[in-house]
Amino acid sequence: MKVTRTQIVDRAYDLLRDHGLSSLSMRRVALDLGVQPGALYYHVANKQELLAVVAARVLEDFPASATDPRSAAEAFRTALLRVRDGAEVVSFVQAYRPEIVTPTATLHRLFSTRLGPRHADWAARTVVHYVLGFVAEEQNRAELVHAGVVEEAPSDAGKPDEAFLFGVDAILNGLSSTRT
Amino acid sequence: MKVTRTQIVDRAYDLLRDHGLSSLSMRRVALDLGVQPGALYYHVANKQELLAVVAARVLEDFPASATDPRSAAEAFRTALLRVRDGAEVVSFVQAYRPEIVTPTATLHRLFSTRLGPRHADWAARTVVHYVLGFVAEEQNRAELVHAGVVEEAPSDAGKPDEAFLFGVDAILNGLSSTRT
DNA sequence: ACCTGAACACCGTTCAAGT
DNA sequence: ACCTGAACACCGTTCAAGT
Repeated sequence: MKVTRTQIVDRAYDLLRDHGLSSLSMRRVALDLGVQPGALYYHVANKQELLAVVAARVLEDFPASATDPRSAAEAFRTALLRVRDGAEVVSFVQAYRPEIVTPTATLHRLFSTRLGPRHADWAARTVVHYVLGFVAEEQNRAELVHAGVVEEAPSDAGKPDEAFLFGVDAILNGLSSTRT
Repeated sequence: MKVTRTQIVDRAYDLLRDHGLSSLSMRRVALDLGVQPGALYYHVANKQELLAVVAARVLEDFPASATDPRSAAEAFRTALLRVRDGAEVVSFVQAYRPEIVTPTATLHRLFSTRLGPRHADWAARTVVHYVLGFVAEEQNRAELVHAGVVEEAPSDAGKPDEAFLFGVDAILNGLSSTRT
């Protein structure tokens, strides 16, 4: 049985998107591809590296062409929500391989028109931290609801979009009154 | 060999604080207490519940007496940094048992003087998400550095405190120009 | 009431040996 | 070059049986 790196990444991505991080194991990927677990390590260094390239794929449909921070933040969240546990995976990869989290670079570019490179960096990371924190909470909650360990709170049923944008607008508002 | 719930929580907390989340296993706790793994389940429902009470202990030295959001955010971060992977654990527990994340309530109270309950809630959660996102990244990075899988970036050696406060101030700045 | 022993169903990773 | 077989060192959780 022959396997390619692409097949491994594809299968890992599909497992994550459809069944979440707890279902994404090396052994499960190997099983689905009809191969022994050890075979994967000829194409991929370890699980961390696999997660990094899966995270890159999650962020692939984030439009680098965003013209303003607000819509960049929205697009970032949308990309994360397309995949189960998307925020958690990207969050981990951010520490492991920061350059993979492309929204940071996009936001940095957008803030650079108004702020110096140092402040633009901090500003971009502020937005990224907020988005990852917000989406991580809503996805973690969704996983727990799905597992039946916690029931949907009435406040959740409310308007997550509205709450999300409230925070984004507050941050961008505060940043716009910052000078360099 | 007799074990109490308190001993279990104490040992779990110490393992997390000193060796991080990857070292905090039910089997390790049981081994350290000289008991079989199954014995723990007489005192604790499962690992999730154990993590929840450990998270509560992490937040114990967060002063509920904070008088302004800025120092509350700082105290929140300080409490998280005292324990390895503190942000990750609290992040998970936030979805599982939100009421355990006491800084949210404290911030809510502080914002309530200026904002209505709905906006005060969103404002508190914006700050909480930012703090958790920020600290999660710095702690994840620290774990990877400690494991030797990634080397310290020069930007990290910079001023995390300054970057942190930049974001906090931007958020609070933006929130203060919000009316209800 | 509380614990042991033992199992069930999993993990990530390595590596000699095969083709 | 690439994979198998098999192991190593782990996980969380359950549960009959013992005391």
